[in-house]
Amino acid sequence: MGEEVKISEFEFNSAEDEEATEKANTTVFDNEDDVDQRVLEWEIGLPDCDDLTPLSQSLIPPEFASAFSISPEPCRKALDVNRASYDTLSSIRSSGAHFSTYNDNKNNNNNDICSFDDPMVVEPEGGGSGSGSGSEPKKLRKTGVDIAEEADSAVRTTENSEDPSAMTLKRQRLVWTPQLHKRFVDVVAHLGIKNAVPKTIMRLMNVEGLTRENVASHLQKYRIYLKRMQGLSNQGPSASDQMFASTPVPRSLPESRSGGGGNGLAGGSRKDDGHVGMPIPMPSLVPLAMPMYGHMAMHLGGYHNRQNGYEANSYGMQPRYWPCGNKSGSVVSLPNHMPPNHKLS
DNA sequence: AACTTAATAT
DNA sequence: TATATTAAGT
Repeated sequence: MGEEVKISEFEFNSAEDEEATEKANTTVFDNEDDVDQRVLEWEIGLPDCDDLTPLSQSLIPPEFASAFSISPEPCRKALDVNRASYDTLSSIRSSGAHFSTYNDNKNNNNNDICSFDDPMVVEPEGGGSGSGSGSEPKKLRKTGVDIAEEADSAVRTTENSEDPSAMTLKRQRLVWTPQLHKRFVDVVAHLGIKNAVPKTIMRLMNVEGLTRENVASHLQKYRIYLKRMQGLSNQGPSASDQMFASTPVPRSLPESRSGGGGNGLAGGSRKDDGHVGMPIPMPSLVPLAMPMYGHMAMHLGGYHNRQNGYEANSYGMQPRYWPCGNKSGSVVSLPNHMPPNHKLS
């Protein structure tokens, strides 16, 4: 159906060919409109109703069902799906079990585009901070607009006064899974460190529900890590930063970022999003062809990779980095289905 | 308004 | 401990 939409347009070329890489870098992220345009094209390429198995249709052929003594599935409707998601959520919560859907088919390095899934979120612990069902307290004095808009636009997309799953995931603590972190690093690398600012990173990561604050916080830590690594140029990363250590580190650091506030890059030049001043030369930075994420939204329920209509979603890989091992607070995979960024502002 | 950093809170 | 939030500066 959408096969006319050429994926190659979105792709970054292999770092072997630096010219091509540079060209790609300059062409792919000309400006925000360009990104939006590509998202639009991506959306056009989404399967339409004809491509999707209707909820009313059983996934298991009747012969199979009877051969394996599988009781016939009841007819599902959208509401059932939502409720199932909600139930899953609840049971995970009450059991306190960790639940993760990693999909890292052992090729951790080959940055294949299929290996993303599931930004996870942790329920805030303790009853303290205005949790419960109606938690909307502090917000007021904040810049409010940004955060609320970003987070909410993702949620509200499917929320129509019902959809319990959307209600359940208010503001929860984001878990930076290796996959999510990798996407982060990829984006930072491609932006070049100069341009890698929270908002831009957030947009290019294209992860629904991810806020600028999420990114800023992570970026802050990431920079500290990079700085440390630069200082100790020779030795490997310490055991404490497994997460960061698991990803290639861009060589160049922001020039003379010697403390103090931001460099002058802040407000003024937000147009030149993706323009990387220098081509990214190091294969280690972006080892292979790196399709950027414009055509693939990651959202809180897993992300859809639309080549072949195959949705990558495998379960069972352990979180090996940043094991988020604390018992307090369950890790959940958010169940609601959201259309990929409809509105990239 | 967005960014950075440090400090602090959860 | 990892992440969020706040504060104060650019």
